[in-house]
Amino acid sequence: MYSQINKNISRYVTFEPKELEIFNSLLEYKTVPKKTILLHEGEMCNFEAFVIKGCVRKYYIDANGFEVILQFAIENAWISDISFSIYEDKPSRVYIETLEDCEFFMFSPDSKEELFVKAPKFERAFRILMQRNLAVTQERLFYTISKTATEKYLEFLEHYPTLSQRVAQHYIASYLGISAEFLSKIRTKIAKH
Amino acid sequence: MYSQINKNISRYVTFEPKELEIFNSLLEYKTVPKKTILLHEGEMCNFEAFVIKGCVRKYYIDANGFEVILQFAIENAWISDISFSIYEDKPSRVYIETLEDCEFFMFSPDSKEELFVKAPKFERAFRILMQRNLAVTQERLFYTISKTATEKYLEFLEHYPTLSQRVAQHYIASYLGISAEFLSKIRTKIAKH
DNA sequence: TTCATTTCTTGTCCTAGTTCAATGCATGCG
DNA sequence: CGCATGCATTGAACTAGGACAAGAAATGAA
Repeated sequence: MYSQINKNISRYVTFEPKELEIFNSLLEYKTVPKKTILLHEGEMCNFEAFVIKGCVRKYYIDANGFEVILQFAIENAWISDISFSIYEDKPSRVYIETLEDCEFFMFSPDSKEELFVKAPKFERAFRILMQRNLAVTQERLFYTISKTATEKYLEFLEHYPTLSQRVAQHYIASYLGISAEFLSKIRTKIAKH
Repeated sequence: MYSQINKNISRYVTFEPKELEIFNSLLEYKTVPKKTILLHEGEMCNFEAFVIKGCVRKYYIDANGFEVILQFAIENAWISDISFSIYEDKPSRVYIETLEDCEFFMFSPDSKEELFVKAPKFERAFRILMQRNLAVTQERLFYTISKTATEKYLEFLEHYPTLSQRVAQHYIASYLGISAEFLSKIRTKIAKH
């Protein structure tokens, strides 16, 4: 049950079995049905969720009421609005919603503090996780600015090969920053080579 | 001399004078003339630089040879390509260049390791710095996707009030992801109310 | 001070992507 | 099973912003 998450957290730092045990004891297993909103705008985000199974999206709602998807998380990914709310006591501006029935390990800020006290090496692992997250976001910003819609879509397919089968097209359009109609046009053009 | 950087690093974690002394002893002071490239694409980024004075830009070059500015750093900001190169041994895809004569404190990966051993509380401070960085990048991604060029420019002016006086317009255009010509048109339109 | 180089502005034409609307297609639910 | 709601597709008209070109203004080096 814990093998997935232990593998994930050990990717850049090696832990003793004992340390992993402490880590695992601080996680809360949770199943959530699809279309459940885990975090509303204006709430404090008091969790980091590791996706064991399922698919989640994180999104903003812009001034005109349009959703902009910032992140999809599938198996073995973390999702949270860690960036602001946990450490700054600012309410979140994002929503987090399950798109499929999900299984999570939920990790609370308190548990995280406890973990860092009991096994300080985890501080490092979580810092590196954060760095990778930053790198990915930065890369996405670059793509958003400098690539055409078609290029972005092809890149998306390559990067998330399973996701285009699992989530609705208009979510992918929202992630790419284009209209659902235009994505549809791109797809028909690609299909005809 | 160290007051600026100590204030910066103490923003979310409180340190003993002794700890700050260790930190300061590991920094290297450096002055760099304007238009100097600190990091070329393909190199390893082996520093994190704290800007004491001056202005720096970090940018990608896209497939068509266009520069896309990811970040400006002015006084009291950190700049690095920390996200990839330091921890993954991957060469950097970005350039970092001074736009004005600059004073820095340079912080190397080795010094950072040494610091974390001698004063582990810094691990936490640097993790939080990273989180803020992620939050800012995420916010920018949202703006890039969901706002018009005019809105982005006005937001930029509000957020970096001094920067529009200090750097060339076409750099700002590149940061906003629009052409320099179009920014000029936006500016004349704004000027006429 | 002068000349050269870079930066900014303005105009014209062009295109990638949007908006709106209509239609057919799934799929989930009573 | 039938119906309703959401989803994808397509087309037509529109627009934000880009590309190119040429001139004006600013900066800087000698």
